[in-house]
Amino acid sequence: MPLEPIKAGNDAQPTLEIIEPLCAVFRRALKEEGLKYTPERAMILDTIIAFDGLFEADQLLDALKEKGHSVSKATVYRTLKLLESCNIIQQVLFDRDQSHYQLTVGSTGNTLLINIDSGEVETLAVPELIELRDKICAAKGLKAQGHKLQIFVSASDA
Amino acid sequence: MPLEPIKAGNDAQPTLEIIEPLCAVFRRALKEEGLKYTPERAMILDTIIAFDGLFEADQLLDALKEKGHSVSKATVYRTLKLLESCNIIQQVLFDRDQSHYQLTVGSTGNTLLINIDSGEVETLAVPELIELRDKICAAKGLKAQGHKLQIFVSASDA
DNA sequence: CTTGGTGCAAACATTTTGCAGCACA
DNA sequence: TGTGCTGCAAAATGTTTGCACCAAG
Repeated sequence: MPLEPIKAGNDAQPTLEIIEPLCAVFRRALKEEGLKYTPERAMILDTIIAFDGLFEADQLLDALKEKGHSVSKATVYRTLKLLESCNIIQQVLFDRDQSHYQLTVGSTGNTLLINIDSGEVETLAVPELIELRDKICAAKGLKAQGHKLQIFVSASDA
Repeated sequence: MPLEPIKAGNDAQPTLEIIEPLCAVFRRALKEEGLKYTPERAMILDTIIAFDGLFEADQLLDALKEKGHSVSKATVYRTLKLLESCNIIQQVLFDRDQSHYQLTVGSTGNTLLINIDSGEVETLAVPELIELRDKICAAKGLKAQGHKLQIFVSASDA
């Protein structure tokens, strides 16, 4: 059930100013499907926005617990799927054991620099990659709908 | 326990001619670690080579079963880890439910075209991507150790 | 012979689902 | 006030592990 997609701006840093619009997008998407905007869903989205980057379901659960609004695992997973289906977040896989997610809008891009020493992950936007991607697809008579690039890095002197 | 890495040629298609060298690489890597080259391990590697591309643990199990040499799930998973640790195969993640793997040597590249309609996956090599990747890393004072690109595509007329 | 390997089944971790009661629209 | 939502606990899925027996070197 793909809900209402939203245009993905990819230069803006996630800031408080996007909380309101994103909430609104979510409410609208829910309403259009006859679904309800519950406090749990609102809290989950707020918490995700506050992450300002990549997160795991587990971290989200912990963060909610710390805030005093503990939400059940089931609801968190259900809401993640919902947010994904309306393109507010997207799943990112680079680790078999855990699904990672990031905000679609306000995320800095779909290229990940994964430091294989420290485990740190940085997201960034690479406009050239979109050109390259589209060129590859065009050459095959296909149309690119999205992409994910993961670069595994280590300190330069390693 | 990273075993003996092998140089990754990436233009060659996997063909029968690489079976012998790869087996040899595997045997040598095992011997260096004091591990044994068992019939199960040999069959698993042969079956992987015959796949000529991407595969899942499940497919591998089925293929082995069909061949009449049924190998246990446990052994398959253990061998996959072993093959990964000596760089004969590498894990590819683009689906939460299942780990995919591909041959390192003889695989056509680490760019995946994933058809979101049919589920078909094609691997290819994109040399420009390596330049781009290295440029990005250099700009940040990091060193790229590897990368994975997934492009989600659909038919051009969609 | 000695050490590591295999198969089985049980254990695991993450995610999903069924259900009874609760709450938004 | 009715449908959808929540939490719980149980199920499901893919992968890992413990163990007793087996086999490569």
